[in-house]
Amino acid sequence: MSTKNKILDAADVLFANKGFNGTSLREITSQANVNLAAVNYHFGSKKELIKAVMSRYMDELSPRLESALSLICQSELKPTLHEVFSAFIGPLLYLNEFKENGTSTFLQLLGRGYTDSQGFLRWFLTTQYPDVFTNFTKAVNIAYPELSAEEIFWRLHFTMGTIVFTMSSSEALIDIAQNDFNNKLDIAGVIERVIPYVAAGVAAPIIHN
Amino acid sequence: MSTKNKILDAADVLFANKGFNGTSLREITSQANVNLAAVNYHFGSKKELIKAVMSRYMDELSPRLESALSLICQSELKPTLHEVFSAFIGPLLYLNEFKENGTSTFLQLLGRGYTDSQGFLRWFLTTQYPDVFTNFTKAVNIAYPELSAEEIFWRLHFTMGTIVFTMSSSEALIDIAQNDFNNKLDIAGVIERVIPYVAAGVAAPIIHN
DNA sequence: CGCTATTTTAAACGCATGTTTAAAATAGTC
DNA sequence: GACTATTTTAAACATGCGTTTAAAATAGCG
Repeated sequence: MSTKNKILDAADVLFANKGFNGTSLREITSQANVNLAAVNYHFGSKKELIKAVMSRYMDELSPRLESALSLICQSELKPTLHEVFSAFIGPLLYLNEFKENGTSTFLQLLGRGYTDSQGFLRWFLTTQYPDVFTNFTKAVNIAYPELSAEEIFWRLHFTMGTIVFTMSSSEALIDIAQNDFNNKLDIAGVIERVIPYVAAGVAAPIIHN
Repeated sequence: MSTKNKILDAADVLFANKGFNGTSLREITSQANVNLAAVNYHFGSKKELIKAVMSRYMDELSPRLESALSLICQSELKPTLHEVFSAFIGPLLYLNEFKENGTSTFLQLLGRGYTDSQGFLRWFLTTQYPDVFTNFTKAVNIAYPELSAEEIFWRLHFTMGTIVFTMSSSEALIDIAQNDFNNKLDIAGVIERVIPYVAAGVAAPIIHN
């Protein structure tokens, strides 16, 4: 395996578990059995490495997500919100084929990126992959047209928060749940549980003041 | 104002904006116009300072939250989930009386604590303030008794995620919303919008496989 | 005032970080 | 096989961190 890929593989596990700020280049390179200077040689800087780690996932996810959502938008019959959110399941779980524990690792990274490093990753995602957001908004608008643009905005961000935050601490939560409830669970099980939650949240009736 | 309070005031703003790992003692002490060594003299270590910052809020919030929730639990008629979640509004907004921008700062800190520093803050909160969690679970159980303990567990953590994550980026979101929708909004407005969302999420029908 | 206890201060310590350097090793090509 | 380009390596660099030290300043009190 190439040095570049060894670095990427070591980096995304460590970034997911300990955050971007919380992971040093020395940890990454020693985990990858690679010289410290290799990161700066191959990627230029730590910041560029972070972008590369995220791009590897986004480049797999983004086209699959877009086609799943546009399929829903072009459908004859009006989709339910539950169907809109379920459109995420396939593309997200595909990341597990692409890389071991790819789904949970990616979602953890997403959670890290929103809080770590002053939101520079949010800027990166919204500027590099804007279609994901607009397609998503469009699909929700078809499923629930009574919702104003502003209300969609807020509820989509609530949803992002739920997903991203849950996944960024999913390992700890799965551990607790297995201890307390004797119930085997994996990341797909968590996704199955969170979808009804966010679908109901977005579908909540509008309160007028 | 005492040196100790100057440090606490500077620390919680900086911690909220840049995270615990992302804020150095030198930033805090220079913002507070205080000598660098004062942190270690008055608090012992950076970790103890973090605990002190959180305790200042939790000691105000926790008793108010407990009494609001136990009031709901002891009521004659069965509360709705919306009422359960609304019980948080008063105690949370009270933090604004206690300290300028107290509500959003505290919620941002909460969000930081869940992702920063390997979850030591979650340990701190659950061990130091366990009643908040058990009272909350009890209230939800009364409002929606069909929900199993495990499902309550998951949905409460989804809710925590929604709230905490939204608030940790609330300032950026409020800015965007005001630009895009010409709608004046503050932290109370965000809370008003998120309550129906999480209430509907927790109230979602149970899917049986 | 004079003494003690508390607080503040400037400086340094040891350590970890991201990055750069320049030499060594390897791969690729004619 | 010799020459070049690429990659790897060990070492050092500059910087920032949390913490500690010991002296100076201040406050409290009989």
